[in-house]
Amino acid sequence: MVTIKDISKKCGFSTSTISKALNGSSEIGEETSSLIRKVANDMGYFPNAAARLLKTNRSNNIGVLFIDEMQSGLAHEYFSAVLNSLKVEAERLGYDITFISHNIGKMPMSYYEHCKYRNCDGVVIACVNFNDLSVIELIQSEIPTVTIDHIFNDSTAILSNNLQGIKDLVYHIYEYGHKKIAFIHGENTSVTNRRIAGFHNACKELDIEIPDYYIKEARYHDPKSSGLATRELLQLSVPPTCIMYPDDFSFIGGMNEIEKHGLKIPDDISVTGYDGIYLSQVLRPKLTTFQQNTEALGREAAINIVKSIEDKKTYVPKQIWIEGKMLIGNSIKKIEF
Amino acid sequence: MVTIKDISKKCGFSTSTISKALNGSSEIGEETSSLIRKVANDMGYFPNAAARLLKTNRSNNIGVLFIDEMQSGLAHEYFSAVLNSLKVEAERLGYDITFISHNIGKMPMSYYEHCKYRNCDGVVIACVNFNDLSVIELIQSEIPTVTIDHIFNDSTAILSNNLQGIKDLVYHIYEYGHKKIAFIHGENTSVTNRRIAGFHNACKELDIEIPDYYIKEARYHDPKSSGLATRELLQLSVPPTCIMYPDDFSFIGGMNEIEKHGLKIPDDISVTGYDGIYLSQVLRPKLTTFQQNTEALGREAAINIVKSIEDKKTYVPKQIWIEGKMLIGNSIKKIEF
DNA sequence: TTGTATGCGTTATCAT
DNA sequence: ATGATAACGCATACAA
Repeated sequence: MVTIKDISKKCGFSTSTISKALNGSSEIGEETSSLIRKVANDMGYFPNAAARLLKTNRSNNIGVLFIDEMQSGLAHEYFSAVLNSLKVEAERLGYDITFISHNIGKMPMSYYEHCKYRNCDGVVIACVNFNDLSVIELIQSEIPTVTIDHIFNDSTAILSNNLQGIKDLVYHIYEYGHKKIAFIHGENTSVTNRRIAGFHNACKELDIEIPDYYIKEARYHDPKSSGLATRELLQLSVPPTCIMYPDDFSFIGGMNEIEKHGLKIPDDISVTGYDGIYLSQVLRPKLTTFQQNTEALGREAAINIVKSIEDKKTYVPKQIWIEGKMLIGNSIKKIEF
Repeated sequence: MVTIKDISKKCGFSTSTISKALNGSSEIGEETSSLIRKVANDMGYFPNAAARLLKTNRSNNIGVLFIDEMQSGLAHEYFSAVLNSLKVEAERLGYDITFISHNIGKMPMSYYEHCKYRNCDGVVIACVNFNDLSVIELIQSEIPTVTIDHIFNDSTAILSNNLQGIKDLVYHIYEYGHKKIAFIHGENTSVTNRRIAGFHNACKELDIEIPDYYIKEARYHDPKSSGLATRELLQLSVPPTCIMYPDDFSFIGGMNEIEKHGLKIPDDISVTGYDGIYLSQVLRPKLTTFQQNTEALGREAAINIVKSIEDKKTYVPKQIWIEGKMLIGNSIKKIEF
């Protein structure tokens, strides 16, 4: 391994001069500076992140909390897309990414301890149980945090505009002539709550009455439970003309159930998804859905965690809402009024 | 931050005694040792990975090369499942995971340089263009490497048994009475080559003749190209009775095309996928496919990279084949001989 | 069994 | 503009 010392020997300047030159200090003359840079380059020098960290207390490393309970994490296209965007942007800003977890080896650690152990400059928290005490400890610590899709006091939150997304969908469905709209939503999370609120808001604004039994709970990313809810809806004496699913993937369960009833989408029943994942756009009929802007979510998370690290004194936590967009497919039938 | 020095002050022993006690050295007496551990615990001490690394030259950090060209990486359920398993096992073994890439900040780095910069003890290479010179440089370096689904000299490879997988599928299809079997395969990679070999091997063993025009090339994870290939196959004067797809996801394209022709699966035409992802098991009819053991792939990758790190002297690179298993669905029709 | 001293590679402070 | 020196937190060779 070639160190700053080796360069020092090679070109006669002291290690401190080398260090300064390599870090672009204005103290060093232009000629020496460029000479040193040239030599360093020729020798294949690369700074040792650990040594630098020891002095500067900056690791240029961002921790990512991404807990894969019930495989809905990395396997979930929405989250993996966000993660990917986060990674790309963080790298562009000069930061690496390390996964944070409990239990490294035999040592049980809290998330906070793991972050300290790895000297993470900041942490992005996504796809976890936000009620976990260990998560709360981390958020309340001195380490800068950014959360995705969940609001905490004193922590910046990047939020997909779920309220607007559902409203857009309902308005769109309404424009196609539907008033008997059923809504299958996911399990109880703040995201779900916002979506439910969005649904009711839109219905109220449009002045359409939705009976309680048109609202069903299922689980995200779980076609089975959405299939079950679909069956119940189809068996009603006055079934809905359009069913909204918790997400594109769980719609698959509804699709199977609808087919089993001998019905056809969208002729006999209309449907919508949520997320706008790749799958939704290759199914036929193409799914009408609301696409979350995963690229922006990841990017903003990266930008803001870096900002809060580098401007620690002046940075003020905030909420950043990321808008999505409608993807119009062929899963909704136009009904005459 | 509480350091070894603070503990030293607190309980009167020197820093070296503290260090030894905390690392479980047998030099230190049991009473002092347990006292020190207790104090350390009370004070909330955690070792500083960077400082330790500087002394020991061991980071307990594994680099992961996981390049998301054309979004078939993290968004691809197969790879993300492997990555997740890798992460879980690595953590169990006491290692963290850091993504490796080109270009951290403004600094352009080769993969190798990035690894050195972060002091990675070893690197797992998956889902990359294995012909990339920068990848080859990394493999040939002194850093231990493990590759997934690709064989390099002097590097351990974890390999999903693609040859056997395709053979199992063909045998299964044959048992259901099919002899006119079409095979849509992915783009030219070593994985694809093995699968094609497996296909031809099985056909030869079963003594069935497959015309060249039953073999089509498409792209992995791309329903469109598989849909196109499907169309061509269906337009043949003697179309196949069964179509094998490159992977479960790209089958969606075939499914649409088949439907468009007014055909029904499996009554009019049989199909198989590959991978055994979640999606394949929630579609109706359930897809008959070959499931790769992503859990084992990731786990073995972790186990072996750690072994090659910790037994650097004695470890011998090897190839480890991971078997998968048939998932029997309802996408193949039984044909009378 | 415990303590002292040194150095890992880097940066920061203070001289020169 | 450049250099000497100390310090970051830890582990280890060696001394006691």
